[in-house]
Amino acid sequence: MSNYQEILQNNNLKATHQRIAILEAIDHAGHIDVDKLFKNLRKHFPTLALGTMYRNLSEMSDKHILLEVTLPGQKVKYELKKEPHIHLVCNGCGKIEDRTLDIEDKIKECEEENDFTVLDSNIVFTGLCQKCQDQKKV
Amino acid sequence: MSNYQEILQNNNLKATHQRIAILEAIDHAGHIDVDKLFKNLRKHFPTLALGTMYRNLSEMSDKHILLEVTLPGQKVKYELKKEPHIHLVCNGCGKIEDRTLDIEDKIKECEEENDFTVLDSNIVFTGLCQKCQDQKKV
DNA sequence: AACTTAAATAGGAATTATTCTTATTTGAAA
DNA sequence: TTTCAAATAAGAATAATTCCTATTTAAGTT
Repeated sequence: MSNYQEILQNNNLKATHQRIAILEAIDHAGHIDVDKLFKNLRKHFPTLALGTMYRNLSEMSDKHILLEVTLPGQKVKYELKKEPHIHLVCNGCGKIEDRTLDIEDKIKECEEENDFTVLDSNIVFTGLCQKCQDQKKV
Repeated sequence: MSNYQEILQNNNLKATHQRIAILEAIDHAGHIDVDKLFKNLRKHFPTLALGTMYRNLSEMSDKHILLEVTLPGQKVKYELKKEPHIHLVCNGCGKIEDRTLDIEDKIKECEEENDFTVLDSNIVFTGLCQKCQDQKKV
């Protein structure tokens, strides 16, 4: 039983070929938007309907199998929900990378100062990755 | 000379009635999406075209007069660019609040660990505001 | 205060994105 | 294998966004 099949069934979703293919493609891409995902999948799955994509992306996001990554001025991207992490987005090459950063202390601080219970966090740092820093120096 | 007029002219944009009205409405609302903004503005500005809205929101975001606030599963919202701040989003009432949180140390940590130059940060904490915490207790 | 003109707008068409509908297919439980 | 609720494909319908162009306007100049 594939990992994806298990994930789906644990969430009361039938493990259809379409869903598994979507999860595989997202996992492989890391972060990918609806269009690119659809084009990729269509190559090996010519009957896949766009409606099926939208429906499943939405359902699987609702069930927290997927995570929507929203960045200003960009299309929504999807990633597999894994360990909590932040996103580093390079202004140069556009790459999105997952990184861990311990922010428990900041969350606590924020909760105390604002009388707010933090249940989830979403952190994006934009800037320049190593490669793009180096290119600027040349 | 109104503040908005000045902001626009500093960015080489003509201070049109439309733009000033858009800025006023966003400032008043705090965070607002295209639809709500358009409906609000139309009341007092019946000829305003939707295309004008989109064009200006996009231009003013490009010029960093506005900031796009993107949250998963929600329409893009716009806010006036002011001091850096994080967003607290309540799962109960949906309200978005601006708060300051010093994360310089975390940014430095992240830069060193990942050889990444951070130029901007975007932090959203979702959870429960005071009101909605209290309601859950009752 | 009128003149000039590049920039901006209104209005609507065109395009793109997303959701909805329904007949057919399929995963998986019995 | 049979059964059937759930899911899909295909395409229509709707919603969101961009594009086009004739007209208007902000603001600099006389």
